[in-house]
Amino acid sequence: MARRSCQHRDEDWTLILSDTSGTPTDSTPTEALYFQLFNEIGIISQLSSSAFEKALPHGLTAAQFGVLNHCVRLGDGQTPARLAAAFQVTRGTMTSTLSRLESKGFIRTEPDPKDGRSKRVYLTEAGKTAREDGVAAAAPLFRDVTGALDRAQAEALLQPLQALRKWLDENRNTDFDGL
Amino acid sequence: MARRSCQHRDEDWTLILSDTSGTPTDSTPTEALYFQLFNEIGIISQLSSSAFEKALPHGLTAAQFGVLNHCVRLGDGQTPARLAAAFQVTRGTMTSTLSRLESKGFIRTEPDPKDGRSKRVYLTEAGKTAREDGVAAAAPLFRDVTGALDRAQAEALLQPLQALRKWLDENRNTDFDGL
DNA sequence: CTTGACTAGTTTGATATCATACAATATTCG
DNA sequence: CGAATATTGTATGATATCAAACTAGTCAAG
Repeated sequence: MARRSCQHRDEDWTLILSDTSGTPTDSTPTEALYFQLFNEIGIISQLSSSAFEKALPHGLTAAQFGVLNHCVRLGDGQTPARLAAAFQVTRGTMTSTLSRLESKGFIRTEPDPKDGRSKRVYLTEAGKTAREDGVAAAAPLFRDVTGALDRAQAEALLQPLQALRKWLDENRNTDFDGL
Repeated sequence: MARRSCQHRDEDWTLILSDTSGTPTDSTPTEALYFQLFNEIGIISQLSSSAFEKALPHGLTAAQFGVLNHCVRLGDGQTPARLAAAFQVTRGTMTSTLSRLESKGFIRTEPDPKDGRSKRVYLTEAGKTAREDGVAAAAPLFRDVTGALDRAQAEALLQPLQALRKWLDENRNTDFDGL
């Protein structure tokens, strides 16, 4: 009973497996629990990134801002492959995001002098400014969230979520190369 | 991010705001904490739905499976608008997902006799079977996750995440809350 | 009844994302 | 050296998703 926004939320996952077999076993409620957990996570992801993108200036998407921010924080001159690995998206996805950032004049690329296959990605001045603007626009959102979850609760959540993320990351079908 | 999901992972959010102001205040680390929290959530959402879709048969996507599952659990004959609300996607998104399900022969639609604007969505036999197959294919994934997070940990995570989701859901149309 | 406002569903145009396939360059090894 | 293999970036075709514009049906006031 909610309204719009993003993906598939809906408490349904809760019971996805609850009605599969006539004979409830030990594993059935466990599966339902994890379905529900991943469903909540999916909903939160959708709602938060949706709100984030609405706040971002210059028509920046979360993916685009992420790249700008990464370049500011960890430095210019990385290759698309490295960026794709950092964000854990395919290289094709990164190609697309970088091309949009380049269209907007927020990055520029140069061929890698040491490797004929590679490029290097550099921020432009406009890109640095856009990133600053994005940070300023997003900050209030995160401050408000404190109303839903205080610092202590957020910190308590972080540890197990990181463990879960790490596990998922290591156990995925090594489709694209790590790093 | 989801993807499927979609998003940007990378521990960057951790420090997104850490280097914004020259004078660190109390709020700065708090913002960074929440950035990191939402980042982890985004990553998990992406990785889990990606793994889920890889396991699903019949070329079903998570969105498509969700609709089939919803119809099995909560009953046939709902309108697209109701489904869109249940999954919290736009009606346009639901139109798209339903049309694909209809192409695959998993649902059929009929005009609503009481309201000339509406349709009713019904599962076909093939749709019911596909949903069963999907449940069977997905179940092992969720059992495996136990290795990363045991039942007790998952349950402990669920409560605060539900609270966070609820807060985000309630505060999303207010103009400056978003997150 | 006619008008105005609201709802249902669709369409279009953008993005992100994935999988797959491909060309060009690098690397490894027999 | 030269062939097999690996990696880089790109292109293509699907899907999901949103926002916004649009058509059509419903409903409440006058």
